Amino acid sequence: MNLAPEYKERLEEALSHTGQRPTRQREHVFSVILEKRDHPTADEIYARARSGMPTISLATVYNCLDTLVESGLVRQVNFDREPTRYCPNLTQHAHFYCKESGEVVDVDLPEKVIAQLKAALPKGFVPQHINIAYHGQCPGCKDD
Amino acid sequence: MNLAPEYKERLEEALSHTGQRPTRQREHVFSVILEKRDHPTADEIYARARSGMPTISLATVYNCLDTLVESGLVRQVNFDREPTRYCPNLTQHAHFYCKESGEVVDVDLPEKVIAQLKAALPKGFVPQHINIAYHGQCPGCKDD
DNA sequence: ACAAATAATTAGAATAATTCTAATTATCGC
DNA sequence: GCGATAATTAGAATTATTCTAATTATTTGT
Repeated sequence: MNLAPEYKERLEEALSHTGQRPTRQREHVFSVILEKRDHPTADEIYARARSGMPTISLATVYNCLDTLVESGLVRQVNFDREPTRYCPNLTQHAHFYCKESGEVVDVDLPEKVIAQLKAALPKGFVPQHINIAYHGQCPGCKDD
Repeated sequence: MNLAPEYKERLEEALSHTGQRPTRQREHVFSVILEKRDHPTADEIYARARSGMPTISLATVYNCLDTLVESGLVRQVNFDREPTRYCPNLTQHAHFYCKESGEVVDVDLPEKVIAQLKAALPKGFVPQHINIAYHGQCPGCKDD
């Protein structure tokens, strides 16, 4: 699995900001996340990463994921008491989690809604990020 | 610690719906959560519960919490990679999590915003619950 | 290009939150 | 009060994640 030059450049750019090195492992983990945008867990990313790089360790996958999150290339997504998932979609968006199939779907939010969410905060609270997670049934599971 | 009759009734009512029994432990854990509405973790609830009921076990605290959540008397609140917290505020509301002080504050949301969040979903998605978590700085930490 | 300095990776141990297990105890319906 | 069923308990087990110390890779200055 190879990282498209466009993303490779973005990765190197982002890492250089914090004095971090672009390594084969970081590139590879980034490419795995970009390849199939299905919100995998660290374990799933580890499994996929190993097919292209059999010697990569789980600790490194965690390290790379932390680095990618810190440098703003990847977002963490959490659902109640479940392992953390990772998402390369950087636009402000929400997630729908289907309790039956376990599927996770990106939900785009109108700017207006985000503005109103920020406006709902009492004075003095400064939000850096808003996490929005819908829990329910997706179209495929609705009629069971 | 004693549960106000009003809440005791609500608990018994809610449990009876699913054929579950009102026990001393369930009452006690519920009262602990109602007493100080600061979004405690299971461990914190365990510590507080033991002061009034020294023999209660951590497993029971977890069991009671699960029961209370299932019967709709308490909500689970989760922040990235942090232990689950519990909240007796049943109105649809959001949470603000301060990264510096660790404080968690309830944020009331206008009906309109919630309606718009539901409207933002693609066709066929049925939400049972929407989890909204702000991450940032609270007024006390803003100027550090 | 080479050596020294620094950062990243690795395997495996450690930790923290939560869940499970099997035995005991409490509660409910009669 | 008695039997049936559900809940509690202590401790072991599990799961996701983080830590540790040794090895390896990358960068920087020459």
